[in-house]
Amino acid sequence: MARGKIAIRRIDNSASRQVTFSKRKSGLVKKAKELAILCDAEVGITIFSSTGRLYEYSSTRLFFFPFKRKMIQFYHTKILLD
Amino acid sequence: MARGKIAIRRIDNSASRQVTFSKRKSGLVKKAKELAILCDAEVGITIFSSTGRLYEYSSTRLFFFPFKRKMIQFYHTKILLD
DNA sequence: AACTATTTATAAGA
DNA sequence: TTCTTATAAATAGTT
Repeated sequence: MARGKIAIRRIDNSASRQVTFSKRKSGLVKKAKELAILCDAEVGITIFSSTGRLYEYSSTRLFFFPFKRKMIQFYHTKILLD
Repeated sequence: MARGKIAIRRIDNSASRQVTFSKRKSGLVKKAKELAILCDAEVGITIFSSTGRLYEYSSTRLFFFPFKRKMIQFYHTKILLD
């Protein structure tokens, strides 16, 4: 986007990848909030970082709550199967 | 964004709301794909439109599959409780 | 479905 | 990590 165009592929440098993750995660959630308000929709976002940490956003607080435990289980099961 | 700034609040006009929903949903999913690739993360998005239609995106095909039925049930249960 | 004038997001740098 | 800013990208209104 700025100060130069980047290719959309995995960022090799770990520190850069972490910074970009933080910035773009914020941007994604902001867009989700706007979509929910503007269009009267319910929007949920679930992110597993490359370190396995779970981040969630939901335009309603309850949206993912009932599924969170199972999602985490599923994520780890899939990792084991990879 | 363009041709004028908008306030982030519900778009009253139904046709405009639908057009904006379509455009911004595409934009959100594009951003999610980029985040997943750039940062080696897993990203899932779940959207219920104002008409109750479910849209999903996941950077892995399996991500939401096990939860989809329950999410839909939960959504409708919540509507009934509103 | 396109176009394009603007706003917004963000890559790199500090 | 937080701020800046030049530039790429998204998009509101229009056609």
